Amino acid sequence: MSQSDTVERILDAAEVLFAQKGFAETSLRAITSKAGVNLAAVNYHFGSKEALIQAVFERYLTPFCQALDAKLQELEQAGGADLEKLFGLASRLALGSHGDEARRAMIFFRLAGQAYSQPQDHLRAYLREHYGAVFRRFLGLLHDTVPDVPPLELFLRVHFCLGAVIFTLSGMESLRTISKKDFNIDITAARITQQLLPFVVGGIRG
Amino acid sequence: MSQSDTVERILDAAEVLFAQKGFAETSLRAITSKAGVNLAAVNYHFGSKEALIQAVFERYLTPFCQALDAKLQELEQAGGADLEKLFGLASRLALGSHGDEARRAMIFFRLAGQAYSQPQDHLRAYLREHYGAVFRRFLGLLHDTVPDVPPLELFLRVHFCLGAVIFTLSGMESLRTISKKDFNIDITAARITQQLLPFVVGGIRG
DNA sequence: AAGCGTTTTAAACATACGTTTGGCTGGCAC
DNA sequence: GTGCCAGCCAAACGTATGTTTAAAACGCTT
Repeated sequence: MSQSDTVERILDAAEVLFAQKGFAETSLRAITSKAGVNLAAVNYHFGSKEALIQAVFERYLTPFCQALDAKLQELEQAGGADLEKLFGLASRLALGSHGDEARRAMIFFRLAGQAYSQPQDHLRAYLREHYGAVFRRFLGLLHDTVPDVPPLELFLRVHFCLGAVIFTLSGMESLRTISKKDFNIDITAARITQQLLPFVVGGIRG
Repeated sequence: MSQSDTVERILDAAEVLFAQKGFAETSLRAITSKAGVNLAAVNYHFGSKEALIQAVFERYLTPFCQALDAKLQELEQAGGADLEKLFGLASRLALGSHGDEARRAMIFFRLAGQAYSQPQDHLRAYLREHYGAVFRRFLGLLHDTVPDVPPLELFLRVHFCLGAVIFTLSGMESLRTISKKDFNIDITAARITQQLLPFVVGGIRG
């Protein structure tokens, strides 16, 4: 057929390595080696390393945003939802239901963290262009739940939450290490994310 | 003389460039060129690029942490403080009083964001070792203001706040761009950080 | 089985990087 | 003035990177 699973193998390897080491620190040789494909395959199938980075995000984000958008449209037609429902939905959709999904979600949040702190301008522009609509729909529904908060302020607060979530999930490993060292408590990743939801809800309310 | 200002010039240039482009993406050639010094000066004065990264953090963090620690000790002897005072103090100390300090603080928060999302393990270990004590002192005072919150939970919430702050301040530029584009409001950086404080306080309370 | 477009491969290419080298410079002690 | 040594400099070194090339292998149609 027209395409083997080479493309998927590359994306799988790149996703993990980018999350572990960052974009610049991950070489195409490391990716292709882990994927078990030839070095030239990346440039053949994707065109460039930059395009590969975008492809990694696209493969993860497109299904997620489609699912989220569908759910949000349902809520819109149902006449809205409350704060907990809204963030609970986003959280469930982002973190998944079973362990495998959660692990992949964590990988992706590490990626998101890198995308934000590193100056991947092309990526930021790409994300904004492709997934801005879903974000605005979410913001609209959110506004109905706290109508007393001005839109711009609400936008900022959502951004604050995003920061807390991305920062937390992308640094999960060291958080657990510190918890064990300083508090002698073997906390699970699930428990940490669980603590995140009320924090976020409270923060939005202000 | 025993030392010209070469060291400071390198640190100044490195600080800005690392914040703009990230550690891996910033070459020593770019740094020395911007600083107007010879390429070999970095390895001569600092030993390696890694050591330069640490030095950049140290120059900023050591005075800040000393000042913070002193203020915290004062508060301890005064019998504690409330939540707003505590975070207000940290905020004032971190963001400075006048515009120049605020600008430099923003640069540093971008650095902090990079340090967290990129796998600079040596840096994380270094920061933890050198500045962990101040952080624990802050956590102790904080605990007295919300004694009903268990220590580990409090630690997590502080970490959430840290995420919101770093994420926000390191992405300040794009935040202002979005604000102008989507809301047609020309928001200042000061106003954004101002919104941050109540969010943080509310989040800690839960 | 022959032909053809697609995919894979090994090898090379050009470039950029961090680091090291060996010599030059200038000011201070004697 | 002489010797000295920290600081500076241009140049080179070895290596790793993203990308390109040209040929080989493959799979499908005819």
